[in-house]
Parts: sequence; C-alpha cells; structure tokens
Amino acid sequence: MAITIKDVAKAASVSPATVSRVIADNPRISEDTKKKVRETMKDMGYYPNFQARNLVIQKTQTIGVIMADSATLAFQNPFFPEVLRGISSRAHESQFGLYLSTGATPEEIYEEVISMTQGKRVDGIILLYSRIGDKIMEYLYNSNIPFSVVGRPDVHTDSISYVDNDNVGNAREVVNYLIGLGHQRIAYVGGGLEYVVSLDRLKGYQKALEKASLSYDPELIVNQSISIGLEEQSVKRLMQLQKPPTAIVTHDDLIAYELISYLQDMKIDVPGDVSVLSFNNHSLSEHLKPPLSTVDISIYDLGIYAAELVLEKIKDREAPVREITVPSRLIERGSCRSL
Amino acid sequence: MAITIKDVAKAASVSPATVSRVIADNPRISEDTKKKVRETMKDMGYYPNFQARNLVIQKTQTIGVIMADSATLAFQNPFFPEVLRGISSRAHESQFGLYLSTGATPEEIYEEVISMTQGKRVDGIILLYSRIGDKIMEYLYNSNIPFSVVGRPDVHTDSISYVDNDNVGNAREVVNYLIGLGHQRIAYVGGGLEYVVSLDRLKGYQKALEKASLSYDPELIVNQSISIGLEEQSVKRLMQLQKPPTAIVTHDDLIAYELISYLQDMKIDVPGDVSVLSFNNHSLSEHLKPPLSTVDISIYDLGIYAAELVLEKIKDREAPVREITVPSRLIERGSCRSL
DNA sequence: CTGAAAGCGCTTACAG
DNA sequence: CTGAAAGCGCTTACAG
Repeated sequence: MAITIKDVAKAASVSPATVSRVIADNPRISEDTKKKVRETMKDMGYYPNFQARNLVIQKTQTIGVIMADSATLAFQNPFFPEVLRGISSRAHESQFGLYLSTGATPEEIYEEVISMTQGKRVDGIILLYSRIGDKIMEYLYNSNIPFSVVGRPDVHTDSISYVDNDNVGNAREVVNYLIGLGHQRIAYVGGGLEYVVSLDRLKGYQKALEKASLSYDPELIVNQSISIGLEEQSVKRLMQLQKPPTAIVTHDDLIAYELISYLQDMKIDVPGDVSVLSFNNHSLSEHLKPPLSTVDISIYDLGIYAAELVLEKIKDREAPVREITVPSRLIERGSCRSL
Repeated sequence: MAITIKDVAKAASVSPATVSRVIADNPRISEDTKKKVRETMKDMGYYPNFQARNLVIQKTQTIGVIMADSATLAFQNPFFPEVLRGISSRAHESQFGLYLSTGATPEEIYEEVISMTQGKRVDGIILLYSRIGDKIMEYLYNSNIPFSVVGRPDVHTDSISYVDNDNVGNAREVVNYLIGLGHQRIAYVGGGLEYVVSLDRLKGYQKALEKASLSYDPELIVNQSISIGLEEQSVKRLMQLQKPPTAIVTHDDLIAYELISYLQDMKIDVPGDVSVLSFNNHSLSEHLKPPLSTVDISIYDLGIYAAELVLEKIKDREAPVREITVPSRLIERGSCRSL
C-alpha cells in the first residue's frame, strides 16, 4: 500500500494532524517542525491522496469539459483542440485538472454530466457549445453547479456566464465586406440550426443584406448539420440556381476547402467565378491555394476565458455572472475578389 | 449538502450497508428490498459520491491521458483529437473517465503525472508519445502503475504494453513505392529525432535505399522539431542542393501542404517537378490540390488499443504485456508521379 | 505550537 | 437476507 500521512507522522514523531498542517503550510506550525516533517515526507516519497483530501474538503480541483457528441466531426474540427489548449492553460495556472466527457450520444453525455457533478468528480463544468433546448445546460442552470459556456446560451442568457464572439456582428461585417466588393448574391453555408452560433451568424447575414437593401433569398442558405460534413449535393444545388451566388460564406476553413474542391470539380474558379470567405483561420489556410480569407475568432482565448469564468464561480458561488466577448478579426487573403 | 447513503437508508428504513449493497446489486439482498431502496434513491435523487467510494475501494475508474507539451503544436496536429476520440470511445465502454494532463512543459507534466498517480487520481496512464530518454516513461516503468504507450518505447520495449504502426515497414514501403516510380533522390522531412517514430521511419527509409543500392545522403534529411513548424529555410536548402530531390516524404499532411506551398512559391510544381508523399491522411487531403498521397495510420484505432491495453493492466496487474501493431495503408492520390 | 477525536461518504468483513 | 462497526486517508474544530 502507498505511504500515508500516518506513516509520515510516525517517522517524524508528530501527529497526523501536524503533518496535515505542514502540507497546508499552516502558519501556526513552527518552522522547525515544518522542516522536519517536510524532510521525512521527501525521504519517504509521500504524496497526498486526493480522494481522501477531496472527500473531506468537498472539492476536487478539477473541471469537467463537455463537448458535443464525439460521434460527430466535432473532434475533427480544429476548434476542439485549440479551445482545449486554452482551457488547459488557464486550468493549469490554478492547479486545476481536466476531466473529459467521453459519451458518444447526447443521452450518454447527459448521464455523464449528472454523474460527474452529483458524484462530485468535478467542481465545475465547461460546456463547449451552446445548442437550442439543450438538456445539459438546463440541468446545470437548475442545479447550483458552477459552469460556463463557450457560446451564447439561448435561454437564461443573462444569468449564465459565457464567452463568445460577436457572431451577429462578425457575420454582418463579413457580408458587408462582400457587398463592398460588389457582391449581391451571397450564399451562406452554416452549421446546424440547433447551434446558437449558426443562428446568430444567420441573423447578422440577414441584417447586412437588409441594411444594403438586398433581398433575403432562402435558396442561398445551406444549413449543414455538423455531423455529416459538407454535402456535394448542396453545393451543386447552390450553383445551379437560376441566379447562382457570386460569393459564399462558410463557417469553417476546412469546410471552405471542401467546398472549393467541389467548385473546382464543377469548373468554377475561386475567386475568379465565386468568392469564398470563412471562419476559424486554420493554420493551413494561409498556405493553401487559394489562400483563404477568413475570420480569426481567437479560439484559444475562448478557452482561456471559459476556464476563467468557471473558476470564478468555483471560487465564489456568488461571483457575478459575466459574459465575455472575444474579439474577432477578418483576415483578407486571396479567396475573394471585387466584381 | 448533497444527499447521502445515510439519508436514503433512513428514508427506506434500512441500514446504509444495505443501500450500498443495493447499489452494488449484491445478490444476497432480496428483490423486495432492492426495489424499495431503488425507488427511494430515485425519489430522493441520490447519486453516489465517487470520492468516498473510490477512497474505500482504492480505485478511480479514470485513465490519465498524457500528451506532449501543449506549448508545442501537438494540439494543432490532428493526431491528437483523433487518438483521443479512440481512447474516449473505448474508455466509455468500460465506464472509465478521462483525466487530461494540462502542463505546458515537460517538467510540469512530469510533476503532474507523479501527483496524479501517487495521489490516486487515476488508475492508469496512457502516454500519447514515445520519446528517447523520457523521464515519465521511466517513472511509470519503475513504479507499478498500469500504463500503455502510443508508440514503441525505446527502452524496456519488451516489458511495456504499447500500440504502434510498423513505422520502419511503413517508411520502407513508401520509399520503395517512390523508387518504383523511378525516383532516386528522395528527401525525408521528419519530426524531431527525440521521437521514436521519427527514428523508426528514418531507419525504414535507409533500409529501402540500401536494398535498392541507392546511397544515403544526409543532406536529404530534414528533422523538423515539432515545436517550430516547418521552416521555409529547410525547404529552400533542400531544393538548392547540387542534386535536389525529385521526391519528398513528410511525416504529416499539414506539413506536406505547408511544404507544397513553399515549393509553389519557388515555382516548383507538385507533382510535376517534385513528388510529395505523407503520413496521417487528414480528412482534407483528398479535397486539396494536389490530392495528397499519404499513409493512413489508423489513428483512431491507435487510441482504441491504447485504452484497451491500459484497461487490461488495470483490471489485472499481472496481465501479460502486449504489443499491438495497427495496420497502415498507403493511399495513392495525385501528389506523386513516375519519372 | 501541537494532539486527540470526530467526521467526510462510502464499502465490507463479521456476526447473526 | 440484513445490520453494527471498522476503516479508507485525509482535515479541522476543539482543547490545552
């Protein structure tokens, strides 16, 4: 069996309570004792048992990270590792560990979240997505568990801490940019409409059109469910419209390149015939042909702040709800041309 | 406070021991009692406290996943999410959770591993990489902690469970393939030489040349440290050799496309002037120009088996050491041409 | 400044 | 088939 606080106590001729206090660096313990105990701990190779410690202090020093079902392309999407990197960095700073959801379906994940929170495996939760009518968020909201969301919650918006980009504004800016280049028929290929980010961007898209007195044409919208990947079919439909688009906005660089490949198959040149603009600024996008104009949404920062927000709530349940907007920036490269 | 086994016991008029046995579905408890207890558990919304449970059974039902320093590009590399997806899937099947390392430097990670294993936060460890002289692996090997490695360990190879591709064989096959196409000057752009996978592939590369009676020219080798990304400089050097390569093998698709972009900047056409072949089969590689010939190394399966191996060891410390080789397959696309 | 004792929420021989 | 009791390895009032 591993060596315990009792063993150390015996070897150092003090009580277990004293050893515990030395670990906690309690100021009421004399420096002499501390020194002695620390030495024996080191000599014996003692490491505190978290299970025991956590049980009595009722904390775990770990954050649960919940991603959308792993069955989908969520993992493929470079968003996930990058946001995780941000979370990881901030969590490590506060000596918090990360516990990952492993479920493959929404139901499994729901069960997991309940069991990891009720079972006191984690002190708080980061939800990596915001979806309409999400049971998990509803559960977290109703229980008293510290949590934060990457993405704007569709309900209880003012009473949940979250971090997001200004998705409406971003989409608006992007569409304005294309309009500025002379485009009038602008298609939008977005993620599933169950995601708030998709809805927000669609709203921004509509607003920009409205402002420019361009009519909104539902035929120019493709809502691609994240679980299936882009369908060649949808691209064909788009380009075979009576009045096909001269510009297409997509929600992810990888999707954009897939789209571009389908266009090329159809002998449609980008940006010669159609301009393409995207989101996420994948590391590859500056190196590929055509170099992609894309919106950098600061994914790493989204992760940092998501961790920050849940940590605030963990440290103080009464901490005020915060909503953080992370800046985005349009990077112009070679995939759009002016008409 | 949360509701405990005692509360349930009281409400169901049984002892805490009985409730515990019902949870464990102990056959010695009558069906009547079970039913009654289960109902009150449900009514009261009882969830077992893992901390307490784990403390007494001395298990955690969680696996620690250790990746190379997050400060590097490890996160960017699509390898990470995909292997994690495999691990996640297998772990979930056995009701195991995943605990992630968060450290940014090798030292931090080393400390983390010691504390998560000694502190009984995890039952076992999956090491996502195999590196020469790695302290963490040495520590795990010397302690009695169940663990598995993705990649062949450089030492104690026969006494550590690991999963890997046949990297020597893969590289050999790839080079043979290029030789078969008529290439004689074949460059190799690999990862840092501290990684066993890089060394193995280099060995396979050399073997293939030898077999074909081609001389090994160190000038054709670029060992790119994973933390920096591909350096344009190295590509230039390669192509400005007295006798530049007619084919280049790289270790990752993303690197390959970066390489190709540098080549294009130098007005060198792929595959017209130089053939390029890579590893990892990124989902995008079939859609880009040129479509990349690449080796699919079954990353997801590497994850599945890594989890399988550590679970075996967790369930039975005496379980025999296993080494699993996951098949790879060369996918021919359009980035190589015959001379 | 330090120790004895109770307790965190469970499980599991032992007894009946 | 069920319960009382001890114990997992810690922390923390309480006392001195």
